[in-house]
Amino acid sequence: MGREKTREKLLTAARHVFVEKGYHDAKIDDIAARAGVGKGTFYLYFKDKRAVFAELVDGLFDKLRGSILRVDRRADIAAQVRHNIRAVIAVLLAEPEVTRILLSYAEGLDPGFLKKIRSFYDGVRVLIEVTASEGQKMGLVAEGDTRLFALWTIGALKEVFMDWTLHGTERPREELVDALFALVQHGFLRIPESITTPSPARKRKA
Amino acid sequence: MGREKTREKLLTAARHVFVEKGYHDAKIDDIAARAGVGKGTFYLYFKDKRAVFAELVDGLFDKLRGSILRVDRRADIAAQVRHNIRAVIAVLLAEPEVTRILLSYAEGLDPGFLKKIRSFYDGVRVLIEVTASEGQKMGLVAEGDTRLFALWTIGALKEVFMDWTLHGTERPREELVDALFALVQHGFLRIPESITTPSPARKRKA
Amino acid sequence: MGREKTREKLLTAARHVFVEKGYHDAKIDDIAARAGVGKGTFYLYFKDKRAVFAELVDGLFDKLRGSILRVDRRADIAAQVRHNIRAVIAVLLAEPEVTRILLSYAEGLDPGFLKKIRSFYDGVRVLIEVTASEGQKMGLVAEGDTRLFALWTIGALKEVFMDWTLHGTERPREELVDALFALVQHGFLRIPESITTPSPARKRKA
Amino acid sequence: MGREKTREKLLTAARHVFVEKGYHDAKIDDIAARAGVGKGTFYLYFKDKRAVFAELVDGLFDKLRGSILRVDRRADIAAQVRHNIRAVIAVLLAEPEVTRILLSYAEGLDPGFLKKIRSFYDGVRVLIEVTASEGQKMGLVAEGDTRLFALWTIGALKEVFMDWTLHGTERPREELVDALFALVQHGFLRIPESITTPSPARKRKA
DNA sequence: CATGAATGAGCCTTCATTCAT
DNA sequence: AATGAATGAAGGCTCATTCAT
Repeated sequence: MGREKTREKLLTAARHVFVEKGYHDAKIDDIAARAGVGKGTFYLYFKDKRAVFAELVDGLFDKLRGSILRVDRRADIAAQVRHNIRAVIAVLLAEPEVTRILLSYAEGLDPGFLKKIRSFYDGVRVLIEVTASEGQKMGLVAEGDTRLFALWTIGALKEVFMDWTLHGTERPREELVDALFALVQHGFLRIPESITTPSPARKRKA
Repeated sequence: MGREKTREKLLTAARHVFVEKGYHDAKIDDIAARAGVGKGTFYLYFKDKRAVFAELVDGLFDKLRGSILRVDRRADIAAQVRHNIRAVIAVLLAEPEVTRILLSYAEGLDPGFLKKIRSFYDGVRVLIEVTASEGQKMGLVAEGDTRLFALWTIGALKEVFMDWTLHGTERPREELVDALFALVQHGFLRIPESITTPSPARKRKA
Repeated sequence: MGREKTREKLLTAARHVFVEKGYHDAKIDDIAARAGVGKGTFYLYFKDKRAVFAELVDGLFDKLRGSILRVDRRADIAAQVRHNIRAVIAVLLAEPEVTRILLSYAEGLDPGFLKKIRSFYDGVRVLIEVTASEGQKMGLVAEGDTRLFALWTIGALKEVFMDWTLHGTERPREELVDALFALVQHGFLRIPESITTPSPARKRKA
Repeated sequence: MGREKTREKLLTAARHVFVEKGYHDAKIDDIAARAGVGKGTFYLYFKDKRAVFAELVDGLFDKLRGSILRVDRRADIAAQVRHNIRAVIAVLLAEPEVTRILLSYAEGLDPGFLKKIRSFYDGVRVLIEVTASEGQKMGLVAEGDTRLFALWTIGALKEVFMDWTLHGTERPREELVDALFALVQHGFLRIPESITTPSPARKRKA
């Protein structure tokens, strides 16, 4: 049938099943059935349930990493931050199912796998921390614990994103970008008014 | 042996086992053994596995609800906000194991159970939203989407708390309170400097 | 139902099923069903299929070892040899099912388990070798390679025993003893006629 | 590729795989891979897994049958017996892997297949019995149960051969022939010293 | 009240065999 | 002829839950 095609079908099926039933309640049977192949076929492409899941998450990991651009201090900071937020959102929304799982992967669910997810978040956190530190030296980021800034951002991103996908998906995506940018801006960005791209959404104090 | 005492022992045992192994890997056997009772005894006190878990979470729910005081507009707002944060932290830290599970309970883990957790968070969110709305009318809270403010707060609280318990637990608890208060304050509180309890941590440029 | 009793029932059932279907075709279901218990019950008593089988074989091993008496050079040699043969036969016939499996356990069947069986036979062989060596010093055993003598004995014992249990089981057991004694006697024993217990069966040369 | 050649490659591959992993753990995949052909190709040449195995064993059967010469009473008996032993050994050593499996094929491994093996051994046994009976009439074989003589021979042959191939394969092959001839000679042959080919190994006290 | 032996539905995984290409 | 992707029956094992004592 085409090796790659079957693999793709299984991957897609797994994505849906994991979201619908959750990792633990997802049966290999469900995935195979949804992919329209026999149960045994699954094992031709993946070692086990963990493996498909890992592949799904890894894919998102990679895309996320790839989507984030290092902020260039000489150009419009706000625009770049907004761009990064927009890029991240785009990646996450492109694979909402995996994102849902990734964003809400539970403590104590699967100790072995949890480590990988934690290391991802650690990576993201450190990336934000470093960026914030640089920003502090340039006076673009408020003084304070950069780890905290990073945690705020990640936590809020998770929560807002989950809320967004759980309810009203009909709102324009840019609103989501605005919401997250607003947090960052209010929380710790100190961008000189002059070079800030005016936020089309809400403005502080006015 | 004392009906209540056995029940308590089972609850405590369950708490530990759930934390150590995670909900899915926790066996009734483990819980009963740790409680020092027979496996059958477990079922004399709890309908099933989900029931113990639910009870543990419910307990935390209730304590959390009970710990949050409605903000009184006539008194020191900042102090009250700080107090609420401190109270929430206190409850969460009193049962860090259950908290970890609760804060990170995953999508799709147990569809039925998830609903309960979501409704809890919805409750918290609405509570914050309402409070924020009132604050906006009094000029104490920045203009903007209060739902967003609530989501920020919840998300950041989760993330910071998880980070806190995962790493360096030796730092003074007040630091955690400060960190969260800082977010709220920077994020959307607009408390006149004059009546703000001075944050020992960082201050906005003002 | 009585812990020991169930265990015994399972052991007996396993013995029969293993003989009827062979190790590989014996299903846990078969064993449990034959024992009149649920499938899960099996796993309360045995780690896995290998474990029951091992227990069955170990039991026979031990009984065999226990049945063989060291030959006392001062007493009637032939009588003692006959006694040992008779004792071994008795043990083997007491558990014909396990014996059948043990005697014919195949090369290349289960590499891990094979080692244990081989070591058993090695033990038996060495035991015979040592005894034969002593016999040689006393002039009771023919000169020659004692390892060979041992191998003859074991090989012939296996073959004759298998034949015996496969066909005509109605013949008196003493005949089997005679047959094996005859081999040993013809093969390498050199017992002075004077102290030989006359074999009731066949005699050399006549 | 040459029909026969592929078949031969599969047969050889099967021989090796069966020996390395044992019949049950040998996968068709392994055999095909080792033969350097696709899995499907296997089924173009053999009906199923059992068929290859059967063919391997059958081949050995045939060669064995072909190697045994009817003893001619008028010529040197001992020489002929030795010749037969030597011929059998030669065949067995030519395919030691299959031999190991054949010699130790277990009860209950594969009921259908077992029958074939048993009938082979029965054939061999009867052949020996008949020959021995004739020998008895000529005074060349000791009185006694010829079936027993045959069983001894077969059993000892198996055991000695297995031991030989398992340990020290570096010894000269003639030693193995000697060892087995010694058993036959000691066990039941009554060849007048004058016409006995002198055994280079051990001699009965006579 | 307490116990723990018994249960069996359920799921993962393997692998001989088929068949479209 | 050759291939190897696809299949699905089959079986080992787990564990929440029940119930006789």
